[in-house]
Parts: sequence; structure tokens; C-alpha cells
Amino acid sequence: MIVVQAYEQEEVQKLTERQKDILDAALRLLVEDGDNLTMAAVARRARCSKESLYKWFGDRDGLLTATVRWQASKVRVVPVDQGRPDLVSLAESLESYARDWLKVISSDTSVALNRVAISHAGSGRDKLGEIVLQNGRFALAGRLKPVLDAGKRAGLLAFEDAETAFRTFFGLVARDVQIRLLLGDWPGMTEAAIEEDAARATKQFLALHGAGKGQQAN
Amino acid sequence: MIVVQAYEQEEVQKLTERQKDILDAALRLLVEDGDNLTMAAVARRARCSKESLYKWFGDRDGLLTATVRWQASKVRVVPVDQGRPDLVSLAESLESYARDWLKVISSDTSVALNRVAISHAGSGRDKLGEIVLQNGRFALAGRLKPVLDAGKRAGLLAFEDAETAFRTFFGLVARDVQIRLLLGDWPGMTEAAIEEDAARATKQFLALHGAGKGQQAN
DNA sequence: CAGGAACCGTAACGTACGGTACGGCTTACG
DNA sequence: CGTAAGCCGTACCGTACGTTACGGTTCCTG
Repeated sequence: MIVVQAYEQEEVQKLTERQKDILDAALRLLVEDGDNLTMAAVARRARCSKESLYKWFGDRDGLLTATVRWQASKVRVVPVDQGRPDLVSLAESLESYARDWLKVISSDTSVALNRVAISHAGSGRDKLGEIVLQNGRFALAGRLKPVLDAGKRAGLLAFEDAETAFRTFFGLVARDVQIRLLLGDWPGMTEAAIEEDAARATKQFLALHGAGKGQQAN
Repeated sequence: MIVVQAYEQEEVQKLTERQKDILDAALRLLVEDGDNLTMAAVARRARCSKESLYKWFGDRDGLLTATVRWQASKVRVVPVDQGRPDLVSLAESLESYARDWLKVISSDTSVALNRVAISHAGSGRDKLGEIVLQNGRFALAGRLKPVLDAGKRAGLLAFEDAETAFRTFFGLVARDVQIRLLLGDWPGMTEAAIEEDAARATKQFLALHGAGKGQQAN
């Protein structure tokens, strides 16, 4: 479901093990305490000196950015290999993407990271929002669109624009889950609920864009 | 599209005109500068003393909460009167809700308010998230469900659970718009795009839950 | 072992900001 | 006109935190 991958070789590769430990500590703190992430707290938790934090990451924003990048390099929706595009395997692929995506957005880490990125997007001083978006929603689109296109070529799907089709799928999967989680509500995303939601979203998407029946509605 | 209504009579009614001016100033500041809302800045902008701010709103959180409530009392999706539930008027109602909702979530004010509420949801010290959610997503559900139920009674819609049907509609309308706006991305929500999105979402929802054809997918 | 680099722990500094105090101005009222 | 209340402007205080500085320790290298 989740796979470890390098995000930007030239960026992440540079990190020493020690520094990765520190970013993990910052990540845990971010999840636990929200945006109350102080340099002192990170130093205490990671058992390093503040001086080292400043040497390695420049300033607080640098540490935050590095932390977000670090998490982005870890969490990645796995690409589903699209061998033979029959209807069953297509549906399985879609459902798998939906499941993974729901798992990601309902994870503590994702919620915490999105929260801090959104806070910072307000006073647009860094590009945390862009990073999160690139490694979240846009990465998902990048993985999913080839699947959609393959389905279209195989005559299984019907749509004009892959981007629009993707956004429909996105909406059917995520619905109000992410915004509710971000706002502190708990929409009960258990394993079972995720399974059910993924299946429902897939069925709905195929109902809208499946080529079998008379597909209507864009 | 947008209508002014009292949110909680016993809360909002108490505000003097002066205090409403101050909350408007705070709101404008919130939209412009993000969460950098300082008491001094509000006092300066509203041309009042900090002492008055503390007398009227208690502390910073109180001011923030009052500001969110104040905005919540102003923005409200208008209920569409559901006189005769034929298919055309049902579709019009749905499209109207979709349009209003897209306008709300893509407005500067909504983005700013959701950002501050999300920030605070991290270090859960107040209930801004709950307020925003109640007056946003749940208020919409409250307005829309009667329409859905009426459509179902009239044999125009088919669904098991109004809540689930609402969430499907919500997903089809909002898609990735809100999260992208919150993260600082600009998904180009012009008037025309909103119009188009609302029409598309309505068509898709009717394709899924309209009772005319064989309705599949939950 | 000598020398130095890297790093830890902690103290110290500067600033921003929440919160409070106070003097002066306007308005209401007897 | 005297008095009191409400409010503005501003100065002030305390604290939290980002940032810097420094002495002591570990560890690597020649």
C-alpha cells in the first residue's frame, strides 16, 4: 500500500542518518502537538542541540520544509501495474488507488502535515502547500491518469479529458473526509469504512464513465 | 445567492454596531494577512483600543471565535423552495446548491476562515473547526437533505441513505477545489467555471441517483 | 597520544505579542 | 457646570520562542 521512494534524489539523498532521525522526531512532534513545533522541543526530542538544528536546516522554516519533504519522500501511493486492461483488473486498480488514497488522507501524519502546510499557505512565506499538493493530489493524478487512459484505449472507459475524469474520481473517493478531518471532526474512517468507501467510489465512477452502458454526464 | 441570517439570536444579537464593525475589521485582516492576526493590528484597523477588545471579547481566542461566528451568521446558503418536485425543478435546485457552495468555498473569506480554523484544530484549544463545519458542510447537508428526500418521495431519486447521497453530491461538487485553495493553489474558479462545475456535478449526481434509468452503484 | 572537528547541553539575547494600566477626551445626565 | 462612565491612544510588563554563543564531551585522524 505504502512504498518508500526517493522524492528528489539530490535533496533527500544528502541527509545523513542522524538528520533523518531528527526529521522523524520533528514529524512525530508535529503529529502530537500540532503546529506548536518549537526548535527547543525538536532538539529535546531528537536529543540534539539547537545549534545543530540551525546548522543543518538554516532556520525554523527550513526545518519545517525539510520535514515535509522528508515525509513526502516516504509516503507514496503505489502504482498498480496495468498488465491486461480488462474490466475486472481496471476496477481492482481503481479500488486499490481509492483505498490507498483514503488511508493516506486519514492518517495522523497526513492530517498534521496538511494542517501546517495550510497554516503557512495563509502567510505565503514558503511553499509547503505546493510540496504537499505535488506529492499528494498531483502525484495521485500522475499515477492514475495512465490507468484511465489505458482503460479508455481498451474501450472500457469513456471520457473526454483525463484530468476531469480524475477529478471526478477524486471527489467520489474523498468526498468530505479530508476537510472534516482537517477541521478536527472524526468521520469514522476505520479499515472497514475505507474498504466500503473505495468500493462505492469505484462503482460510482464506473457507472459514470464505464463504456458498457450508455455513459452520460460528461 | 448569499443571505444574511441570524446564527444564534442570543449570541449575535448582543453585538453592538461598534462591535460588528470591529469583527468586520478583524475579518478583513484575517483575509489579508492570514493568521498573523494580532490584537494590536485589529485595534489599529478598527480604530479602537486594545482595552476595549479585551473588555468585549475576553481574549484573543474570544475575538477569533466571535469573528468566525460573525462571518457564519452572514454567509448562509439560501434554501431553495421545493414547491413541485418535478425533475426539472429538482435539477435546478441541485445545481443552485452546487453553485452557491462552490462560490462559498472559493471565496477569500471562506478560505481564510477555514485556514485559521484548521490551524487551531491542530492544537485543539477552541472549537473553531466545529463552528466552521456546523455552518458550512453540515448546514448545507441540513438544507439539501429535505430536497433529496422530496425527490425520493416523488420517485425522481433513488438512494438508501440521504446522508450517503448527500456526501456523494458533496464530493461531485467540491472535488479537489477546497483542499487546493486551502493549500494555496489556484484551481481557476471563475464564474464560468463554477457554472460549468455545478452543471456537471448535477448531471453526474442524477446519473447516479436519478430513478429514470436503472440506477446502479449504491 | 595530540589535535581538531562535530556535536551536545545550556545559558543568554532580542523581539513579537498577549495582556494590563493609565491619562486624556468625549458624551450623558443631574 | 460637575461628575461619572465609556472609550481611545499609548506605554508598559511578562512570557514564549527564534536565534546565537560558548564551554564541555565524544570521536575521528594522523
